[in-house]
Amino acid sequence: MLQVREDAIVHAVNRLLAEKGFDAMTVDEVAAQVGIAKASLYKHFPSKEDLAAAAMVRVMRRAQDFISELPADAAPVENLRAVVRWVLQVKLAGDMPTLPSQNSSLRATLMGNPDYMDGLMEISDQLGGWIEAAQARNELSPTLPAIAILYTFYARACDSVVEFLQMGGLFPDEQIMEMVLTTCFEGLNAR
Amino acid sequence: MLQVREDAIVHAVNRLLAEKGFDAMTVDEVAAQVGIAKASLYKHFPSKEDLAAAAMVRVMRRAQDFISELPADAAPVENLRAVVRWVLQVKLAGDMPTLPSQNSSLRATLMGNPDYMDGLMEISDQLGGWIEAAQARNELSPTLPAIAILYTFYARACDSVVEFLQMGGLFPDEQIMEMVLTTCFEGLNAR
DNA sequence: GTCTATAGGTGGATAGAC
DNA sequence: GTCTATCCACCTATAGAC
Repeated sequence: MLQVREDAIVHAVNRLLAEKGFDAMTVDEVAAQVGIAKASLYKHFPSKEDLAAAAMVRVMRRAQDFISELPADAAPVENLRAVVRWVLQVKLAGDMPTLPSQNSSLRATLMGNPDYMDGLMEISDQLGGWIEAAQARNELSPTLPAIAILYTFYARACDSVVEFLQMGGLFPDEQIMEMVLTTCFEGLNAR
Repeated sequence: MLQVREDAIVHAVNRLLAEKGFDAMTVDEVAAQVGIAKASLYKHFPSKEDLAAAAMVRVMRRAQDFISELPADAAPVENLRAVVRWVLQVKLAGDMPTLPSQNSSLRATLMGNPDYMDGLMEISDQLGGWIEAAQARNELSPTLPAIAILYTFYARACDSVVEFLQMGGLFPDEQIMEMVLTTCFEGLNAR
């Protein structure tokens, strides 16, 4: 019962973070969307920052669920492509929460949240392993530091090119995904 | 005299937008940084949105200045690389103002600002010409729509991977620039 | 745990004197 | 055009009854 309610809250936060970002999101909106009073929200989560953290934990769990179902025997680079594809799909569907990386109180809350930190670490370890394996097999560029490749993947979750292309309205979501995915792995140069 | 003061204002706005973003920037801060009263600011610019627009016009002018000095006889792709390099340099120096693309009142102000719209159009035409020329010479992938390539360049101005790598503190700015530039044009795959 | 009501603070914008 | 002083709306968070 409590779990169901908190899920509803975090779901609403996720949607609002994806739609308007952390600063523009208000706690009143969250409460209204869930259909409870604002004061009730604060019984579940102590601050707006903690609401955001819960949304990030939620999306990371979904990512972990997706990752855990990928074939262990596939080429590492193919699994990495699948993860980036999943990220883009979530973003294109308007379900990817984004946070301002400059906000210090928000950063402090995230850093102090074990669920967030552990999830981030686990995902980074999993992807990092695939990255190094792919580099060893010469499927990903061995000259780039693995951490730079990892960050490049993470940055796809907030890549403005997706919004630009969606706002332009010239391409369907499926094609946007393919273009960004291609650009990410193959680059803009001709082959 | 008025021009000098307004330059100082826009310069301060540019710095604050680069540092903390539109939502976190306050008009009080801008006034304090310039050293004038907030009410005086509003004699020069009618709203916070117009302040942001002026900062965007400023950075676009600087981009146009840079573009206009590029060799007309160089390979188009080389000029494009130089532009992306310039963008990354500005961003790495902490001088690239960024705006939330979801904010509707801000978008309306930008759309209604002829200086902004004209500058954006001019830059897009210039880069678009190079992109199509590069594709015709098979220097850039001919299968990608030119507009998608253009947006991919624009998105480098707010690519989070730069912040991630800078926060990590593992690489000097020069190396970050080369990694992002390489990833952008060559992709993550091994060659 | 849910509500109503409100505290406490901040930020964009303006009034009006000089 | 610059200032001081202020308005007013909104936002995070909390008090306190039920």
